[in-house]
Amino acid sequence: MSFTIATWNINSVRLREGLVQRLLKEESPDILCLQECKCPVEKFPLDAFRALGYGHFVARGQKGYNGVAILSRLPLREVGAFDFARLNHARHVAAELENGVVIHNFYVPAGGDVPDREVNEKFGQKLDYVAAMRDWAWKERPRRSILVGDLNIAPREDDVWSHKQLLKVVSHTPVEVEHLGAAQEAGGWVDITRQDIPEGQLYSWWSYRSPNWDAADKGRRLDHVWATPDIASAAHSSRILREARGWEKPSDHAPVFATFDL
DNA sequence: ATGTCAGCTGAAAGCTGA
Repeated sequence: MSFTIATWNINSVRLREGLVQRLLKEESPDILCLQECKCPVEKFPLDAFRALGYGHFVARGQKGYNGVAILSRLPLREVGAFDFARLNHARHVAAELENGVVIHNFYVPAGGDVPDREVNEKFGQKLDYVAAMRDWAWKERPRRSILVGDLNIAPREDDVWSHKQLLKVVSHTPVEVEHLGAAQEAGGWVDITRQDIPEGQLYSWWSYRSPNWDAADKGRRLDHVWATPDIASAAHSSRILREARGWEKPSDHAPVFATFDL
């Protein structure tokens, strides 16, 4: 079988229900993983998505902040949710497809403004969260698994508009990149987007504060699709739907896609 | 430091988080 998975930080699923519908209609991924839904699960606007054929749903939500969900046209079975770093935040949910592939949907903490855990507790929580991802992967040794989400770290020099200018900006600091690399290595995770698009600048997020985001193009690749080595070679056709950043009342993130033939 | 969004509170405009 073949299926396409997409990941998108939606920045309020209730406010952007229409944009999600548009993505489902125009791109029809089999599975859509959302982050920053910003609502409790019982307030998630499911009806329109069901009507478009997305009848399967797992989620974790909370009022106002965070929140992750997996919408799917393929049957799913929830296989749990982590509370890494014991933040009591809705930042992860996992589901298994009928073929045994497990999908992990993550929303890693943004980490605040100052990249120093001594003065900024949020930065410490971010590092602790990613360290917990590493420890889990090391212990669990995941197989036939896909990990997607807003990891809030742009690891490579060509994942940001200016490596030099972002070295001290949260999302691209060496200590964050190191932590993410350790988590990736611990699970043997293959960066599918970069497997498919190895060269060149690649971004999935452009700040709302940049007035002319498209022309200025000061982006970062914060959203990722990873897979375990046993299924990584089945992946292809990765892409970032940059045009969605230009839709009416957009999210500041663009959806990232990959297709797996399994 | 700036810039722009979204949600919450408590009933408007200010705060927090991104």
